[in-house]
Amino acid sequence: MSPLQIPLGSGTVLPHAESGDDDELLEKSILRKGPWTAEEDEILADYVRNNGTGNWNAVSKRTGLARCGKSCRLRWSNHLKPDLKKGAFNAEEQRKVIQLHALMGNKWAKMAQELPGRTDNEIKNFWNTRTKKRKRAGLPLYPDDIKPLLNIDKKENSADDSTHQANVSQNDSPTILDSLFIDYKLGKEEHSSYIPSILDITDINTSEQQDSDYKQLHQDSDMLHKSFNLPGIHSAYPKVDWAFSRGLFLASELPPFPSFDDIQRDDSQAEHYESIILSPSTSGLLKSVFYQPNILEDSCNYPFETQRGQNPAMKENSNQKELTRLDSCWLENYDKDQYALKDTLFAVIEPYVNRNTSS
DNA sequence: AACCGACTCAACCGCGGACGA
DNA sequence: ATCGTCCGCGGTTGAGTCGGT
Repeated sequence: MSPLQIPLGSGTVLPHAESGDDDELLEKSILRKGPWTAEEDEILADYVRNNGTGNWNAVSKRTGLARCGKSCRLRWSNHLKPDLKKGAFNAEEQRKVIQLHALMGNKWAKMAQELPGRTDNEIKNFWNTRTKKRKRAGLPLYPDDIKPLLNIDKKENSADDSTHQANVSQNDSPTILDSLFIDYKLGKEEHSSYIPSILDITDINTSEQQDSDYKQLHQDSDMLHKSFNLPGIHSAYPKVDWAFSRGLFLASELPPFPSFDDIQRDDSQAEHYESIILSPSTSGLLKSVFYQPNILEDSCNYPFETQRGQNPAMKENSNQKELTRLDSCWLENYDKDQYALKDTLFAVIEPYVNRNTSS
């Protein structure tokens, strides 16, 4: 333990340890640590009311509050900021956290953006507590209907594997779906929302390249969020996110995608698929995928027939009612749809890709 | 009442990115 | 290009509380 590391207690004071830019300040500044008092809260709140947030290191200089900038920022953002919710997470919030964790891993700050009034710290504490409990009880981290989006097929949803979700995105080799999206080439003339950076991504051989591609995709998806006014939740997964945006766009232009009755699939999943498979966004996405000649060369030779022997891609929008129903269904299953999208694409694309590559 | 372990949650720490000099 | 500072993030700690014995 260094001479500066004094065991902490309520109101412990320590020499200024962070800025080091002001000797005078350092000489006379003795910074408190530990729990905040009501008086300190009032000083900080008053400061923010008058000066706004930011420049936290100035707080102690301007107010005489014996707290470092970091401590002030934390106290403000976790306790004093208006509109913060207090108390236990309700059922809806709990479920949201679980869903978000399945999507993002330990991205507490990002998760907090999706849960108004909740802080990253609260969410982190909730998740860690929950994880402990479920481990102890021998329960899986995620309920059956929530799958971690990344590594669906590779890692088990096991109770003793609490950390892998946060670390998988950088290390895993690309899946067929990843490759599909990375190689996804849109026709410039036909698609007004053509995105050059996606079009140009073809090399996924190095993780460094892939990281850089992801960064670019992320930027693209941010742009699309603005264009399509989609919720920020998608930002965690740029490819799916982008696909959704794209799908939503195309869904307004194209007839609904056919039912997947005749797609090879696990029967136990049938109900799950049935409820989401024809949602407009997925529909549009799949349509856009299937009609890309660069991916599937014989786009005219439509690969699937429906149970009724029709090709609904050729139907007019006569089933507008059904589309509307599916729209509401999709909204209800909004989050589930995101996980299902990847499953769906695997289910649809893989047999077809296999068929083409083996012939 | 006293003890003790489990639990919660506020707060701290170290690190890395952004930015300006 | 380098350095220093600020800020935000995720991981960790530990004081206080609760519940069981």
